Amino acid sequence: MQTVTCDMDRCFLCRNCIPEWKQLIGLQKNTLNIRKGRPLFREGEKVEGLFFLYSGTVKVHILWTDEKEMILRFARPGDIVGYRGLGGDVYPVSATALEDSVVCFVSAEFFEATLRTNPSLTYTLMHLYAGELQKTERRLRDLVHKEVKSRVAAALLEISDLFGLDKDRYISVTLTRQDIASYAGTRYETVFKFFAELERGKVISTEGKRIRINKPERLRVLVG
Amino acid sequence: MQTVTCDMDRCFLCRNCIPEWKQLIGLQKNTLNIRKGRPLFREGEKVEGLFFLYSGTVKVHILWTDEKEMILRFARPGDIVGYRGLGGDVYPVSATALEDSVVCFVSAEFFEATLRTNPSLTYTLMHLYAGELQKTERRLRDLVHKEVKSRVAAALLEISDLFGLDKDRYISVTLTRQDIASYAGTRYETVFKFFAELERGKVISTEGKRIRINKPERLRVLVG
DNA sequence: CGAATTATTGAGAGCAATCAACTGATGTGG
DNA sequence: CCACATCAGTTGATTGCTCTCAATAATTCG
Repeated sequence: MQTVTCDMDRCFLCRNCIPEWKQLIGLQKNTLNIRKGRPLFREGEKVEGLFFLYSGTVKVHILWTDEKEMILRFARPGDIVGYRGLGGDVYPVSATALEDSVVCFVSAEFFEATLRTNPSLTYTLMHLYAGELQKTERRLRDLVHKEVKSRVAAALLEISDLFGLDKDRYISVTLTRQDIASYAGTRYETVFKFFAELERGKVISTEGKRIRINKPERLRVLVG
Repeated sequence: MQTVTCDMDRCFLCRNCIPEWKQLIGLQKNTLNIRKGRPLFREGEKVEGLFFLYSGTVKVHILWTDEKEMILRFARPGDIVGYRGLGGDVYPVSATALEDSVVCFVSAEFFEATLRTNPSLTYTLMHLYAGELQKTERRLRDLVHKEVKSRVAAALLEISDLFGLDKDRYISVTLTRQDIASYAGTRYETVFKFFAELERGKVISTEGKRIRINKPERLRVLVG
């Protein structure tokens, strides 16, 4: 099974990229600009295809009612969004741009056809699903056993791992407290109060790391 | 991509079975008898391979501490257990027999080799992961938004869908209240009290179905 | 038959959601 | 330029759900 490393800084399919595949994506030229706050697709809509994120940030979320949602994951440049829809007729989740984003759209038919002729891609995608499944199962456990503060703290650390820190050690992404709450499985006010505690200097230790908040919307993570 | 329907009542890989694959499994002849309560593998152990369940019931669970666990899913005859370990070095979850079970063990190396020569199998397995991911994401959402009673009720209905009902309309599996609690993400006592409510005739409506409990350990589900 | 384990039930504590009030910022019309 | 309205952000008080703990009852097992 061929697996070729490539020279891209970040490439699709978890850095296990396949040259032909990248080329095919390139040929598509279905580049779309998605405005901040706009959906890529919504839960229940007919599956059209997948989106390869070139720039921006996207949240994948699942609805409960209006006003109530759960964020399942965040996607950053190099990630694929919409693959959960494969094999089904409607998307089981929604995806919304958190910042102005550029994506490459690939139709489901084209993607399926590529899978058929490229077993290596199928294999890579299988591992992508397997990895997501493991992460989701761990979150399931944490949701049951950890209390809210720990979950918010863990969410912040996960987010800092995902997006990285800028030169001032701030998390390189702008999220609302509501987004963080939806990701940690809690309420806006609870996140707010926890942040206030952190600002007051009450340092919480989580997995050997310490978190401190500096400004609203900009989070600094200090590794202690 | 070949997908052949087969004459087995229930076959592996979600009924999308592949004849050569079944034959290979058959050639393995690594049939093992697992006693009730015994583990097939434990979280953190080195990945040896997968288990194809011929008979019995198995729970896949993830540990928090001793005494505290979360049941991720139940496996019945025809299901595969241990595939979460693929691609990693240690199992991210544990699997334990809930009844005396018969399994066919397939080593990871053998399985990986089969994947390489059988793209159709890889494709099927990919969909298996995708389906599990969707289910797990829904559970994640329910855990956040539904309250305990609803979760227990939903768990019972899921279990009845999975194992089916016998001629007396009892769920065709024996689970302890602790197992149901671990699956619904709650405590033994909470499940106990909810069951007591149901027995007292307080009928709870969930998704158009009604649940009534008759005897400890034996659950009757009445579709209303 | 007695001990040990498991089931049952009630009372209480604690945590987080909910609700509502307050604050300050921004905008709008006079 | 000010008075007022509006809205998001902030905070405290309250409620209610679920876990926890403990005490008693029942059952199993040697």
